[in-house]
Amino acid sequence: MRITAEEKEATRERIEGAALELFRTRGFEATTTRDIAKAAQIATGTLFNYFVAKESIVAALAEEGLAKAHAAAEKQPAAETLEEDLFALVAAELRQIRPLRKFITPVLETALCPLASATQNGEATLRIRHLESVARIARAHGVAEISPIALQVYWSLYTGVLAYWAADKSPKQEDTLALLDNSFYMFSAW
Amino acid sequence: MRITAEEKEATRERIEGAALELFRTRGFEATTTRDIAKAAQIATGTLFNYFVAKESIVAALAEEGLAKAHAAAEKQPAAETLEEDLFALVAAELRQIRPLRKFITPVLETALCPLASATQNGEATLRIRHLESVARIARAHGVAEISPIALQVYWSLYTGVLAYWAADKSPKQEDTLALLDNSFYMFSAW
DNA sequence: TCTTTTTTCTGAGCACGCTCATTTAACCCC
DNA sequence: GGGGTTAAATGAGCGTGCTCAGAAAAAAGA
Repeated sequence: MRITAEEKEATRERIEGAALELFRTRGFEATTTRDIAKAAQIATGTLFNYFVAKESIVAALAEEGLAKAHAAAEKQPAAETLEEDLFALVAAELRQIRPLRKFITPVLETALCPLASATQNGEATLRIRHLESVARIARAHGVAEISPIALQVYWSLYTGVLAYWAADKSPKQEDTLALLDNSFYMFSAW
Repeated sequence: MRITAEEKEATRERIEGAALELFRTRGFEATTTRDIAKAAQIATGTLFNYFVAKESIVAALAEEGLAKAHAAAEKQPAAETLEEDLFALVAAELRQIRPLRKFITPVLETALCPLASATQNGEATLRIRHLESVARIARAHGVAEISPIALQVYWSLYTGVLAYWAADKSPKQEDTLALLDNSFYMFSAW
């Protein structure tokens, strides 16, 4: 049973689409992997040929959104200050992954928080990708390199913003933007 | 079947003791609730009369250690600067919960990170307790009140430190202390 | 002492995420 | 076309955290 790359990609997208729809309507916990598989017209086992775990589906959706935000940020000309560009980067990220807000917590827990320092199991892509964008922006502002410890402090602030955002109850999550603003202002002033 | 408060407390402690031992030797994931129940000489169902979830056992252990640290900090005379006292508080916390370091991640995920803002389900005790201690220390340094947003920024830094600590590979977690130092220095300078 | 009430304990059982032996089917070679 | 090889799909089944109807036992009432 040899299957073309296009067919595999199509299946993958069917899974992601079905999962997104179910997560949105029923929530992450209430959606079973059996539900997703049925909606994507595959067997339960097949689902795990495409994604190693239920959370990985959300992670994949997030990664796609974040990649868009990073690409957009790369094309943008540099602003006046470093923190302005960092703010714009994260704001763009949040805009892109907005549909996932309600059920992104499991991803935050596994992919972002615990990888405090190292690459762990190779699933640190979200962290690495983001920090690459940050480093690029910093270079554009004449900052050659950020010390590991400063990066770690940045990471605390960034994950704090994401965690807050995921639970933000203000109408258009404007509280998150205020937190983001304060966090990055403090960071750049340092 | 009415049971004295002492007996219930004894059972609770037997569970906590058994769980701590098993988590330490086998790890959190590899220890089943059946294992814990058996080691504590109760039925599986009874375990959940005492703790609503497996993670809650770790949370209870952590809460006890943190309470000790807070009590100790309260007795301590105020140091020169605010950040010194905050540093001392968190350092004392980490010392107290050190035995839990290897398997505390599930608690960080549920009890600390997601409760970005509000009380959620009443399980925000860890957050509230810590911030109470912080507020007390701040008052001792003449800071009457910390704005909600500053508190949230503080919380980002604090949880960042804990997450880093849980995965810190440096011999005596001295990297965590460096991160803590930098985080709080930046925060107070702000 | 014997019911009745109340509280706690119990473990079979459920639903879930995930696995893995088996089946299915595309491709290759003759 | 037919046999062989290999990649992918399948779904019964496993182990887990947790539940809940019923049993057990202590206290209260008579």
